[in-house]
Amino acid sequence: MMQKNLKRMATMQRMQVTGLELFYKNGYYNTSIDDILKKLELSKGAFYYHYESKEDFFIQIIENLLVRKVYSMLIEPVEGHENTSDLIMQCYDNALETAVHNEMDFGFVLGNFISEFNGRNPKIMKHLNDIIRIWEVNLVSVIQRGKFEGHIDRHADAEGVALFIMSSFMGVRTLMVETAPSARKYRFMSQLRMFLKSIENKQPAL
Amino acid sequence: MMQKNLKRMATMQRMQVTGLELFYKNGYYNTSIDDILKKLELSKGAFYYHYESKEDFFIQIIENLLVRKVYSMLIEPVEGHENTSDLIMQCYDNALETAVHNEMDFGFVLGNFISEFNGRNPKIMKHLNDIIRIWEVNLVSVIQRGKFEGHIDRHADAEGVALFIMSSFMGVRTLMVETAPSARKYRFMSQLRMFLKSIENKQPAL
DNA sequence: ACTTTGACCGACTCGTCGGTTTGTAACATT
DNA sequence: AATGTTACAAACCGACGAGTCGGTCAAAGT
Repeated sequence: MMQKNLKRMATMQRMQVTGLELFYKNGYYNTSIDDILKKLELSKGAFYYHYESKEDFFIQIIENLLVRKVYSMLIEPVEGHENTSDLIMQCYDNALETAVHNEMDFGFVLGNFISEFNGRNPKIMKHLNDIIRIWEVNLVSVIQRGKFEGHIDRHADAEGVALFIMSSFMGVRTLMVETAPSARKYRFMSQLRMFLKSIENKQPAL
Repeated sequence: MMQKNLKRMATMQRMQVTGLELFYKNGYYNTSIDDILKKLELSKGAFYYHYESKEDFFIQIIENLLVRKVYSMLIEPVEGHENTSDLIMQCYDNALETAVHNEMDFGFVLGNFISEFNGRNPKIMKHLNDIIRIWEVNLVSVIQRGKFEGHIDRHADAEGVALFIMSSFMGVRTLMVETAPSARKYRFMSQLRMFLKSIENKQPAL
């Protein structure tokens, strides 16, 4: 019976991975269940055996894949105790590097889905907003810790800085999709470095 | 015959305005021609009398409405000869204010459409990228003029700064769609002000 | 040996959407 | 008055997509 469950989970996982790939590439509404099933050489029956609906399927993708990826790419990497700006820089440098190679970086995936579902599917929007909130809360607390530990200027507005970082990151991804992604990444990172420098503590703790 | 032409253009204009409104709200692929025609109490025949296809229709919307709005909201407002940072701040403050009221601000519209068409419709992507390029070129030249006129630090990287401004603006819109738009606008503008301050000329011209 | 169940197949329904075709009232032209 | 043209309306077509449903079949349970 464990065997059974394993097979079930393996199939569901395959569906979700391929589903996210295609939803990301073509958008949710512009990707049919059949597209996904064709790639996996599975049938409609298989799909509706495991999932209630396309929406249910997508929500499970969010919970199983999106949330975890955001954790591993945007949250955990900034949680060390080194210099806060450095950690943030490294994290987003990394995230944008996958973007340059046209892979899925999940900050961008999030942004795409938000603009696709905004005003159209409140249920899914709720799940997406949850992820954004987690990301934001984490960034804010990292910045506040940076203040405590003396890397960041005590007068910096943690919420504002977090919002600005998230915004610029999500936006630059949109601008990287067609034009000189690598050059834009470099330019962007320079400016981000300058911005972070401007909120660093000028009188470092002893 | 001038009368005729006027009627023709009036109908086409009505279609485009309503079309953009719905395309923005629901996305291009998720808005049917019939949705638009229903709102205008027109029929399919009317639509295909004036336009070759849905794609042709959308491209005309880009050329007639989007381009002009981007000019009037994001380009012309920063072209004065006052302090460059101030002009930029005022311009984006204004653009975000319409966003707070859930109206269309066209930087965001652009970003939405780019993520919807990216990788799916190269023809439309070309038109959208043209607008982005115009916006970018203009911002760069404004910043360079700011250097000439002594408002901006001569060492600032105009392309980088422009990219950073565009990115953060497009990104913050995504983050404003559901959560506390007005508070986020305020926070964002504070950070943008700080960023622009950090590239202002510290030894102003005499 | 048998029954049950988990995993899956594939044909079908029903609605939607882009696009076509045919018709027609109003107006302009000759 | 007869004819053509403009600007639509209405019915229709073919495709595609979500979801359903009866059936299959191997493995597990008994």
